[in-house]
Amino acid sequence: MKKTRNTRQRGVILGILQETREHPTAEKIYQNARQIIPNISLGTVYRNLNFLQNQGLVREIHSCYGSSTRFDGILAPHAHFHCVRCGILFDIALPQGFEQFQLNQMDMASTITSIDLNIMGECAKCAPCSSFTTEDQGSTH
Amino acid sequence: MKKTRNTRQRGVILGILQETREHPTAEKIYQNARQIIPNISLGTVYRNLNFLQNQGLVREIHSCYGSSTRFDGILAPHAHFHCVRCGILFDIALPQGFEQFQLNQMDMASTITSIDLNIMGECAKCAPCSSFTTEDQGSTH
DNA sequence: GTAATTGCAAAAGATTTGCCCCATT
DNA sequence: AATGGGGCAAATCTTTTGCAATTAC
Repeated sequence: MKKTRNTRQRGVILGILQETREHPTAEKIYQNARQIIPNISLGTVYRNLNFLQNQGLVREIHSCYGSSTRFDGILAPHAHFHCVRCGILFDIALPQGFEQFQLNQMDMASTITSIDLNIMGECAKCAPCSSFTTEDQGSTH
Repeated sequence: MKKTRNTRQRGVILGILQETREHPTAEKIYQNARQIIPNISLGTVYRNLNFLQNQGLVREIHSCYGSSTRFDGILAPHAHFHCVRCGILFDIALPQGFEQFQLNQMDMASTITSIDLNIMGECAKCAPCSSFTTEDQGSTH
């Protein structure tokens, strides 16, 4: 196997993901990284996100809300809540007895790489005003 | 609100999704639909998938494997297993006590629209040969 | 010095949209 | 007849990739 190098770009990208709980998109990570390495390129961000994912240091979060993949650098197991109105995405605890569930799936799979649990709904902030904005999810906060 | 029409295209697309458990992509649905309506367009498929999703008749499934969204026309609650090698995607039962978990989340959200539980791993077919294909997920079956 | 990694720009996919015509109601 | 929806093609958006230059080891 080929050896990897510790580039500044890679370190900065991983750092950004480990220090936030905002689950940024590649574009957002790029914007943050540019404040530290002004001429970093978006391609480098994507390449490193894929690399870090293969190393198991980072994981992808997919959602019906928004068309970009979001990333998570917090490795402790947890689930995600997605607000279908404002798009906010935050961490929630896994349900109790989840390890048991994982065990039960072992007859269908020999290896479980990861478990993604995503709850979609309206967050506490968006719920009260939801009856007024029927057409578009045009809420901002 | 504006009234909707029952077009042949819409019916065929919904029918395809309700009769399969293969969770096809938009492209795949398009191919299937063309066997019934030869000149249906891909744009129409996408437009109707969005429409049917808004109606709650269909839902999206996202995965780290593959770059296209896949769709599910089976409304009964269930989870999904994704094979990280061959990309196969199949239904699995939700863990016991999941309703309880849902209730526990109600303080973070006033409404839960949907729950997506995705298990990633190697399926029974792919597991034995996994040690031979290390670089690329080039398995087919 | 060597090869992994970067920046840049072009390419590749996936999905959406504008426009005009057709078909459902 | 009115207008929602379809077909087609162009546009948009996200992500990947080729290549020459750079940099970590």
